[in-house]
Amino acid sequence: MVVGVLVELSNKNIDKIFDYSVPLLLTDKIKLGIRVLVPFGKQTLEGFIVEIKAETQVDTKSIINIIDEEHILSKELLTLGKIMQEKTLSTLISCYQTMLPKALKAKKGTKINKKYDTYYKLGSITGKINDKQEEIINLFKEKKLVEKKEIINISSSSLKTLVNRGVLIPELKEHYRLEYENRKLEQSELTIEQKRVVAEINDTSDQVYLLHGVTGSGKTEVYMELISKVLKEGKTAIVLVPEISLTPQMIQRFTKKFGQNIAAIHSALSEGEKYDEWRRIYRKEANIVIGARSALFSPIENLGIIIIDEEHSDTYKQDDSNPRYDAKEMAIERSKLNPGCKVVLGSATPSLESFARSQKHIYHLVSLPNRINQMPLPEIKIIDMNNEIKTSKGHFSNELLKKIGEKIGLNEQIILLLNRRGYSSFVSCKNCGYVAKCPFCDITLTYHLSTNNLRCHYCGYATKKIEECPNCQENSITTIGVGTEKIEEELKKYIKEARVVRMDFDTTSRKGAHKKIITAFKEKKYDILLGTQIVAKGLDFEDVTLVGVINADTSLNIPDFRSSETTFSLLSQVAGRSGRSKKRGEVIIQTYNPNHYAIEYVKKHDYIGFYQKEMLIRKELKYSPYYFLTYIRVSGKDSDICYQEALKIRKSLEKYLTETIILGPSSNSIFKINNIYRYGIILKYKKQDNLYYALNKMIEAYKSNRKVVVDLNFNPRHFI
DNA sequence: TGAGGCTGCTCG
DNA sequence: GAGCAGCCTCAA
Repeated sequence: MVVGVLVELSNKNIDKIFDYSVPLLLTDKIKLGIRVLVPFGKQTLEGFIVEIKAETQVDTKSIINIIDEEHILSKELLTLGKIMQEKTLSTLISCYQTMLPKALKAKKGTKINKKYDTYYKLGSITGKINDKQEEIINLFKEKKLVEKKEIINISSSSLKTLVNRGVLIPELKEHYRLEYENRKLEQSELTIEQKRVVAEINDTSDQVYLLHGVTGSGKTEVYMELISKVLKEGKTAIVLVPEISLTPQMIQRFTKKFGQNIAAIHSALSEGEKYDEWRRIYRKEANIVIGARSALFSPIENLGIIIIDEEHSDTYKQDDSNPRYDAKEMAIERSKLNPGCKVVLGSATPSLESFARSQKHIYHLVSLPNRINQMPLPEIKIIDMNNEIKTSKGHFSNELLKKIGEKIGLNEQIILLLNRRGYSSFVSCKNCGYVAKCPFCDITLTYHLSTNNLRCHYCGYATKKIEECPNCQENSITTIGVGTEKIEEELKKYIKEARVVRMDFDTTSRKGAHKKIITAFKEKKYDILLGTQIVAKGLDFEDVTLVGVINADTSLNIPDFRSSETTFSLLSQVAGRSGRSKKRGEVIIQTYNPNHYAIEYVKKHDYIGFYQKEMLIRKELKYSPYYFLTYIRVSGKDSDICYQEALKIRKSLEKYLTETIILGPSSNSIFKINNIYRYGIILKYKKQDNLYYALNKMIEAYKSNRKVVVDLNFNPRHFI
């Protein structure tokens, strides 16, 4: 017997299958998808069995041992990994590794263990039994297994004696770190619109559906209804949500409906907790998985439906490391491996790509155009900050401040969004224009009030706040831009009675902090929830009747062809937090660009209008969805060598890719990070033969280059 | 002439 | 990733 093994080293040079013979003793235990220990050169490595065959052409060594008794990668996931490899041109082993929790990966996972509780069962009662021992034995009258914790007032030595005599037999039972509340299940009645949508999806047999539902239209109920049906057929479900909206609220709603059948996987869990959740799914103790991007690869079988909520979110694309896969694309691939499995993409503001596909009937479009309870969408008021410069207080227009005061008086709540993407407060010299940057990353340093220092958001570098300009030696350093801390300070100054809670990266990075803030706000311990993008998605508070956007413009100004789309989407989403229950909501958006089309369409709640306008621009500028984009990144320690190699790549690609527009090489938006320089080449094409052939050749040519690293990103969300 | 560094290549 | 062979360079 010979097995093909993929060793756990993500390196293009060894990304192939190595054949090993199997010692006779182990032949019974060999299965596809288990891990084994193998000799590799002078090293001993972990690897996955991906092939089992009778013979091979090469001289083999023998595998040392097996690591798993049962497969940790099912046949389905082995196939899916291969598809991911073909689509991303990353290493096959890296594809498999992204599918597994860290606990199951070589090296990184060695410290993460299962947790056990000790239980005892009754053996044979022999010899003398004293009073204390009698007491213990009595515990077994009602049940067969007694947990060690339940045996109190007994010294551990007498317990030991009983075990030694065979009266008690210890038994280890695994326990999961996470517990779900055991609550009464609740049923909710669907509205007529929701029923219509559910029926349309259930009664047709398309593969991919796009559910376009305005904020507050009850998409989650639709998801749950679709899942109910799938569960009744004995099948399972995966629900993907953007990390940010994986709020405790969402999990609560699912547990209310489905009890403890759900497993949740997200970044707030420790590696141990993720491992436990993974095993619960593996053991079929959960039939619904809710999680961020990577939850798509849960070891769940017999999938009936995959739901991708907030499908426009860029968190579904892994842009920063290999494999740079698209979870939406992979979801569709996974559904193909499960007969009858549907994919439902849901959003109030679908990505242009998805909506365009629905217009071409590649995806089946279903719509929820109205809010539940017949609540109208909130009224949106745009405030032109150009007219407010003289009269505004800090970053607040008088109108916004007045409204906030009114709402607090009515005991209603407010969400304030600080649109900070791409910017934050930084220090600059008024005299010469000097801006403090990270010496390692070429990124503007951000000023933090609480610690009075300047920090790099990429590498963590921190330095004391400077007063004197290092460039011109003038004492004219000032803080520019605005952070949540600054806004909080202003709020306290202008509305003294306001109880403000901040929600941003700094206040939510500690474990459980996110949940705490949301719960406290829900219990009305605060009037104002102030935060960055994190407050825009998925939150549902009854008493929020005012949403204020401090600065709509920052995301409009970032150098990205999707900046209008992300702005439209962000503003629509955050506006949707207002007036979701019984009271009509209001929204105030402050901006210096009141006539920008993205903002005008937000005001009108007009997604279709925005879509049509933006599509014209994309067509004109030859961007997605009209053209496919691929980003090639060349990085290394020597800026000059990187540029020269990038030029070479461009020249050699020009020969093959005759129908492709090639841009660059140009310096990456993050030109330098941790002393590594980056150049980028952008490919634009509608249809290109030999694309994969040419790019594969390029990857091959650079796979053992020690000077530069070449990375490939198909359909990137960000050029990084 | 030998040390040290860089590159290309292999590992089953 | 680790290790090794082959080749180059540099200084004595």
